[in-house]
Amino acid sequence: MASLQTPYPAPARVPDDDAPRHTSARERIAARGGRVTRTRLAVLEMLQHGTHPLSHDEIAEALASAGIAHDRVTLYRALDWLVEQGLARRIAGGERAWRFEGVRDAGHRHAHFHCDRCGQVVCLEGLQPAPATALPSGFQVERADLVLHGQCAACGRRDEELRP
Amino acid sequence: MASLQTPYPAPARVPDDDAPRHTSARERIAARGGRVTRTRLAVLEMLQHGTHPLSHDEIAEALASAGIAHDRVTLYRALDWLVEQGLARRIAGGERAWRFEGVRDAGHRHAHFHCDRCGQVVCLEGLQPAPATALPSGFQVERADLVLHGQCAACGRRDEELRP
DNA sequence: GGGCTTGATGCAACATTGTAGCATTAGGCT
DNA sequence: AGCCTAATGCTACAATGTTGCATCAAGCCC
Ligand SMILES: [Mn+2]
Ligand SMILES: [Mn+2]
Ligand SMILES: [Zn+2]
Ligand SMILES: [Zn+2]
Repeated sequence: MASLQTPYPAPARVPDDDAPRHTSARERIAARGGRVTRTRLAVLEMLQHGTHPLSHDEIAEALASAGIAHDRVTLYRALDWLVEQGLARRIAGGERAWRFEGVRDAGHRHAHFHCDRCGQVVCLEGLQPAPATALPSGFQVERADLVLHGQCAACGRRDEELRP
Repeated sequence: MASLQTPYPAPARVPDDDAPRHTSARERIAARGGRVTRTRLAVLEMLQHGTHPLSHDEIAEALASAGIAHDRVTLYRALDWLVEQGLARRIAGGERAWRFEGVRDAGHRHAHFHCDRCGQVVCLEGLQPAPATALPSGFQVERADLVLHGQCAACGRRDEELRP
């Protein structure tokens, strides 16, 4: 499956009230009235420290590598719960599988880039999804999902190396 | 399954060179060197006349209603072929299933609105997906998919009727 | 620390969406 | 009308996610 590296470094982030740097995954889970289980804990820590959205499959693989026993269904349910609680966000990359990223600032939204070559999804922190202008009357917009598709920098470099 | 009505009328469209109004589905298929089969023909006609993107399932249902015998797999392949040929476009509505719409103008792109209540996807002809500004170097953007999520006008009205 | 309660897990079975292989059919051409 | 082969129909399979239910263990009270 896909590796867990990100092809470009994420920019520095400003800590916010919702999730100050020193609030541990354990505390954030407990604060929502959820039980701190090994799967939830490991997944939330992974998402908090991750720089790009991860698929269920990638997370499962990482858990396995870390020697954390887990069940497919439990992982689905843990991810659902994290999203419900606002601790994670679900991203549709244009494939059939969802991807998940940790939520630092509940108010902060950003666009994503999906590489159609390698399947990586990277966060475009600087790019806000367009606001809901010129919408037919009666429509209420909850959120905007903007996904750019194309070729990532890593795939571009790989191309150049192959034909110099 | 979902009905085939659209909750708001599509604006008038200007015919273009790629697909002048008088070019029949039959002619467009043949022009690409494809064989004109009943499934391709019916699907392309449906997409050309439709005002919002349809899922495989909705198309299958419409074919069945029209008494056009078809196979699940054949329909998948017909849709793939139409997309390859530039006659249809695939839209990720944020669910697991793709949706398809006819392509009138190959150059024209627009955003979509996905109603999280009823699942309908409607075209926002006036809203262009944001261009690729402020992208990390080395990234090449092919296209932008912008999907607004929220509640459509029909669902809003239904709400008001229930609690007046 | 020991027991209770119930939220969370693990497992099996199922649903949906889409693909692959391959024999058969039928579209278009002569 | 007959031929060639693109397209179909069928079966089997893969990937992703969901549901039901018995069992386990996290957190709480003592
Ligand atoms: Mn992101
Ligand atoms: Mn559209
Ligand atoms: Zn790439
Ligand atoms: Zn709706």
